[in-house]
Amino acid sequence: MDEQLRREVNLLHANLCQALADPTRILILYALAESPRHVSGLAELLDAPQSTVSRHLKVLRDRRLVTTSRDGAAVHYALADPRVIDALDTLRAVLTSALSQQAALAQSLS
Amino acid sequence: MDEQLRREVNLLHANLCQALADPTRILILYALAESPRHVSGLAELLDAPQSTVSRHLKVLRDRRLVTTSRDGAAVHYALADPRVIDALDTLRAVLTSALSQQAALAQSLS
DNA sequence: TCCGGATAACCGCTTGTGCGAATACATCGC
DNA sequence: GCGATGTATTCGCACAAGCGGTTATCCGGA
Repeated sequence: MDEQLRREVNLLHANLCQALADPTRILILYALAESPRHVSGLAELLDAPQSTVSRHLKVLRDRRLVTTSRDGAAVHYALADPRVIDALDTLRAVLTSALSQQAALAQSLS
Repeated sequence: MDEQLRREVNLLHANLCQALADPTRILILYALAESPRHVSGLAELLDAPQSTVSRHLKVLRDRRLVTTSRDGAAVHYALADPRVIDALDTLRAVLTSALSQQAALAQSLS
């Protein structure tokens, strides 16, 4: 198979898809898309310890999906690229189609 | 946090994002987007045993990302929803931006 | 019956996660 | 400048889940 595409997909996966491979991180991205927040705010929002949130943020940070800026003692997190949300919304649309299709199928069988 | 969004994201993750959490499956999706194929064709393309390919295909099939149809003794696999590729391409665009940004940063530091 | 494909069980391995504890970092009062 | 405090990151550990590969089995259509 095409080595070029292979490398590119590996890059894509390693850099982005893996970051989306955890529901908590997707929630963080949506939360940040709504409005930038501090770590403590996210922790409260997600009802998780700071250490857990911080580690998820590190994953997103390393892949440059979020940007950071100091705000006094706190750290401000914001979405780096809104297109990530676009992509997720596209996937949600796909999911909606698949589910309704599935529902129609189930109905036709009942 | 909003229980509604929480459930929806969990659904999104469980149904789609998890399917994209493996580079082999992404390659399969791109391969099918290019042209529908048989299992044996995919196995050859990916240079992997049939059982491995079949297992990946099961994941994609269960999540309705691919469709199947019999073609004589063989089974024809096709991409169920081209929007998945759209979403992946969007992510590739995000990745490209992030990488060029990173390169520019590295250059400014050297 | 033969072939393409699906499924299952098993193994070894890697990776990711959550959590708590410990550590850095910045600010404030003195 | 120096601790004290609130905030964030990192570390260590135990645990679960996923993947690859092999093997074997079952199923469907030619």
